[in-house]
Amino acid sequence: MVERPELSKNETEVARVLLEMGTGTTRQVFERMSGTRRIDFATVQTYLRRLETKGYVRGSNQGRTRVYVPRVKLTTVIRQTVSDLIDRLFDGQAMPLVRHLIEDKKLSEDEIEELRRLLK
Amino acid sequence: MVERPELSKNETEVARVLLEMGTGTTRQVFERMSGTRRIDFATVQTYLRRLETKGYVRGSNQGRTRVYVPRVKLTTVIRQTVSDLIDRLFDGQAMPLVRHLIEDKKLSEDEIEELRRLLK
DNA sequence: CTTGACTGCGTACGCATGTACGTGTACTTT
DNA sequence: AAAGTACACGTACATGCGTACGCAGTCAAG
Repeated sequence: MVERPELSKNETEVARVLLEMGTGTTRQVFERMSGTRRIDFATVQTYLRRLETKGYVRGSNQGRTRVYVPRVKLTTVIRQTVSDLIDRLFDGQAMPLVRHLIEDKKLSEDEIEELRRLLK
Repeated sequence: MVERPELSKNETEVARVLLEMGTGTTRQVFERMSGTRRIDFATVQTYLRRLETKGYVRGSNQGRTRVYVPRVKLTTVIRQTVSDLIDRLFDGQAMPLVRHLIEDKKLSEDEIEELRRLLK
């Protein structure tokens, strides 16, 4: 498992978007993101390039269009990000975070129900 | 509720430590932190100064010692940090994170039990 | 008083990050 | 063919961040 530089918050977000798509062009990632946040096309380009430099994705040119494919699993990125947060905020214990989520970010009744089921 | 600049990861950690203590001198925060991580006293000083600049703590001089007291609640810091992560990684949905935590970071049997109780 | 330990505060400094412009080139529409 | 449109890629640049040095002052120990 190669050592990869950490991702910044924005980079993480771009990575997530791409990894969810499985594969995508700069524009596709941009489109997907600009639905939610305000962000410039060129900025997305830069993030994708940086993700490539950091070894998280691989870019290639299909014709004159740049296409990016993941080199890591989304789960991995999530696990790393979440672990980091848990270390800094909860002394490495996952449980306090779960508790926080349940108590603070109120889940819907349905979700609570789903959770109960999950726990069996 | 005043607008405060975001905290970096390290700043967040220092903030958490201080907020848990309720109040503390530079040295106290340093001691507490150097138990876990390797960090320089001067570096902690800088973080506390930055936390003050950003409005998260208030510093005053008791004699020649600088004492810091919180200006925000720990819960607030946690909520903000966690929200940010949820936005970037889970489209703002708390549930997927909870699921991740349960499936990936295996909680102990006791904790699962506690969770079940929590959900009633 | 002198020496050493500790600290506040200013300052530094290189790399990361957020954000984007400009140029050259290829594709599309007149 | 000419003009407009889109994109890759190089480049930029201010600010943030991690990390710490050094000076000047203070307190404790001798």
